[in-house]
Amino acid sequence: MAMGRPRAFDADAALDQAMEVFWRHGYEGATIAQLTEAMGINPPSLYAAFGSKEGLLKAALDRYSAKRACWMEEILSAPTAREVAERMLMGTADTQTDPANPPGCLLVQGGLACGTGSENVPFELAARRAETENQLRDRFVRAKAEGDLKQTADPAALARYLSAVNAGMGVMASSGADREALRQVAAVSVKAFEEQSNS
Amino acid sequence: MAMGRPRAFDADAALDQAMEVFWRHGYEGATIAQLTEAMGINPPSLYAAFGSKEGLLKAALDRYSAKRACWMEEILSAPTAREVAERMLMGTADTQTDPANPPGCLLVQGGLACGTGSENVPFELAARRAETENQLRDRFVRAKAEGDLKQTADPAALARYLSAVNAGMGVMASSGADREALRQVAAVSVKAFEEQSNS
DNA sequence: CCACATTTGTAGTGCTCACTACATTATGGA
DNA sequence: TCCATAATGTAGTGAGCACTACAAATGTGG
Repeated sequence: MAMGRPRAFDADAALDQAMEVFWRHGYEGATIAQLTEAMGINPPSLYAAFGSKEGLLKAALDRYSAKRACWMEEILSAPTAREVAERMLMGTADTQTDPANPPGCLLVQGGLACGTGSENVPFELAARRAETENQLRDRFVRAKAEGDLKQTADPAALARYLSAVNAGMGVMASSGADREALRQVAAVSVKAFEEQSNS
Repeated sequence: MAMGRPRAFDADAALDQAMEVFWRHGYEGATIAQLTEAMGINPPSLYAAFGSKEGLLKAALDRYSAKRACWMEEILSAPTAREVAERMLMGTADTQTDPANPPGCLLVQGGLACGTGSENVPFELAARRAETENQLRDRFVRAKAEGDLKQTADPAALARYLSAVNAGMGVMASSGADREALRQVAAVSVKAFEEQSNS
């Protein structure tokens, strides 16, 4: 049977461009015109490949998550809970102020509150944030079992805390905080972990 | 001379309703139709009183800030820096999950990233957040002078930290975190202050 | 009671939005 | 070579957006 005309653009490269537009303007602030221009394609190609604006966002988020996965692996491989926290927050300070990306975090800026009809966008972003939090919690459960965290420590609470600080840094970065300011926040945050660690 | 027909609605009550719509849907997600319906007025009344959608947001933010002012006064009157932090974050945990309001924080949900033409909305919100941060910083400068904080403590960094955690809690609350979860975050966060406190 | 100033409700305005119809072009298989 | 299939570029589509023209309504000062 026939195979049809082949796609003339690289879907991953196009998704990277779309990701940046969503990152900079949020889901609702990003227009199809801006997206197609950044992706270098026309609307029909976008809809053929991704179905809808929301479908495009999900595809961009999948790619964002995939890119982040190896980064998280390295963080979680740190020997102690304290070091996991430090790598995580210091890494966040760097990436959220990296001029190669828009400032802040896509999972926060993308849209915390949306208009009627886009209610699942905040949901979708929250689910991705929760994924990171769960990874952290599992890591801290292990840290507690290994005696790295005190027996009184609550791994879920610590993961939530780290996740909250991470999101908070995203808010700060989105409003122009520089790398040094974010590193200060990270440094103070990590102190809360020393209280929960053995030695 | 003549004074014209008097306004038939209470501007402050209308602003409270508008505040809630912006809070729940964000600036861009809120439509004039939703706003006018919630405020119980028609578009011409809205534009006569507030000039534009952005003008309405600013007026709502002014009212939000005014309401928050006395709350902040009480927080800042706490005897120690540690207690300032605790009151602040515990209070945030409560208000951001108060069923009387939409979940989260208006200054965060309102819009971190906006579309072309609304660039100053994120700016405006950031300015209001910075106000709180400055109040905290001033309070911590005093705490340091009073010997309540260690001489090695950085008041600006601590204020930034508290501001970041506050924003992070807003992100969590917006995605459905319950009061207990936020209180856990607050409790962990406060531990970072004990490191910086004398005795 | 009357001119005047301002608000109100009705009913739109132009514009931009996400999305698509359609003819064309480019491939693989028979 | 010719058909089936699918992507592309052009040029829109209806819907919903922020905002407003206009006339009726409602108050004040003289």
